[in-house]
Amino acid sequence: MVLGALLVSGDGPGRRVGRIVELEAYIGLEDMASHARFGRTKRNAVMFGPPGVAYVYLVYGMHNCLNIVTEAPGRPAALLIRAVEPVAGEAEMRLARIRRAGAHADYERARQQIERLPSSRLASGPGLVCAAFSIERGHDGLDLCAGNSELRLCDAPAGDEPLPVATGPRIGIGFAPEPWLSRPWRFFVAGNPAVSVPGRNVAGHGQVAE
DNA sequence: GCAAAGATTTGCT
DNA sequence: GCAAATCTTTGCC
Repeated sequence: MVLGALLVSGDGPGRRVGRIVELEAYIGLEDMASHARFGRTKRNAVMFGPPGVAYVYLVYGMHNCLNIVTEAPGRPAALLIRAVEPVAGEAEMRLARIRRAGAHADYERARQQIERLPSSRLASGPGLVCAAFSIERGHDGLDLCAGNSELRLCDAPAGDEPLPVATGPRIGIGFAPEPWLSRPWRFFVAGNPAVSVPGRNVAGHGQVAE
């Protein structure tokens, strides 16, 4: 179970930790919404490799997205991390967001805007997760399960309450034909404020999953 | 070798 | 609610 797991970046004072509260699954060559739909290419090569590895790519020419490879080698599948709820290192996340925004837009304006953000909005979108955790394409292929990785995953602490998991159709894949367009392969913690896409973060239209 | 579109975010009308 | 920003990857000539 990856939903509820912790994403950890760095060590010591600059350590950033977030709980994964929103995910999307992209599974197999036949999933017409997945980057794997064209077969193995230079970009998606790590999706065809061993599980537990990071797949990082650039979308729309400006935003990075983080995925976790999930299936055995030869079967391309990954989970897109769409949103994370900050647990530790909020200040560092804000700095990372400001650094990244400053490179593209007016620095002072971006700084003030990000300073005002509630912590639940620091990583509430696939591009924002990477901005807050300083994830770039150089992290493509990184082993997320190795304890000494710069970026790694940890299981949710034992004893935590079970999360109210809801499902729905994936976001931003309007180019894909049915049935892929409507597959309920988006998983999120119902009602959690860090979930992206305001208005679609409540249970009701989808079923409660495992 | 060139044209088109994309697993997004933000700001303005 | 709509369009811009921005550049890599894919697809076709």
